[in-house]
Amino acid sequence: MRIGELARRVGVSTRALRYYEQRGLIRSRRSANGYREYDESDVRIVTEIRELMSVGFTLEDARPFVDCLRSGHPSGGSCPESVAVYRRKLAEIDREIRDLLARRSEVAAQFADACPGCLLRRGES
Amino acid sequence: MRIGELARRVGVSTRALRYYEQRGLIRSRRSANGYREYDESDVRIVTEIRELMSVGFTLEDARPFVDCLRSGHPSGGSCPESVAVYRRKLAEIDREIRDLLARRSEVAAQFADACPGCLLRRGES
DNA sequence: CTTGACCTTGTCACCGGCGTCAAGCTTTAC
DNA sequence: GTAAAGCTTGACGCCGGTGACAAGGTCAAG
Ligand SMILES: [Zn+2]
Ligand SMILES: [Zn+2]
Ligand SMILES: [Zn+2]
Ligand SMILES: [Zn+2]
Repeated sequence: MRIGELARRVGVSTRALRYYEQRGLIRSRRSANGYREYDESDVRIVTEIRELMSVGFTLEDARPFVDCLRSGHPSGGSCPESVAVYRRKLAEIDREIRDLLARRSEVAAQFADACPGCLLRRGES
Repeated sequence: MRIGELARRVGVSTRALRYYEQRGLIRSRRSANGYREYDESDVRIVTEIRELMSVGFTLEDARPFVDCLRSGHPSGGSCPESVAVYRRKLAEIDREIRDLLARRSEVAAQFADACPGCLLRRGES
């Protein structure tokens, strides 16, 4: 199939697909007229990329998952490199949550300090 | 004082100070040779900006705090506009925390799905 | 033949908060 | 005198993932 069909089937822009190719995440054959040509396995790969990105993975994070799928494994997350990314990502998210909680209490403290009573009495200026 | 001294006293780069001025957050008089000239109230203002940024506020978020200080109030967070920013920011942080928690569980679920057992047995591939 | 859908490469723009040159002036210290 | 700081404006780069052009080539339907 060509780029437009792949884009429609996965629900992604053609611009995104060309970008993924430029970054080396997907590949394409070229037909005689220069058009990119894809097959079913590419649908699977791009779907995997989008799933990962939808939960906050970057394109680089997705690379080992793509490699895993290409090497014939049924799941992109079963190779050790993918597992390492999962673990790193979970740790990253945990750290971000901790940071946000800390920032939240700092903001609340500054707020209480600058305007005592405002946190409780919502209507006051 | 000149820009270098202000920068040293607050612990910020001269580049940052010029940027704040460009964005309209701080002002400066110019001496005969064209150098920027600041006074003590600017130390307070820039300190306030940095405190806010250190807990995740953007420069725009800091603007009402600066205005509040300039209007003579002892605390930058006591004017209604600042209070509104505090409330908006707390809500924003809360939303981000909720999003992260949701993403965390999605990632954990994908992980468990792709490689059952990996979450528990840390040494396994 | 023409229109229109689809494809190609290439480039600029975005967002925030600066870092980091560049090229030149002023002032200070020795 | 001269070298080292310190000051000025201006402009590019970064980071990620595209959106939105521009200026064309290709192909099927009417
Ligand atoms: Zn694998
Ligand atoms: Zn109040
Ligand atoms: Zn005020
Ligand atoms: Zn495993």
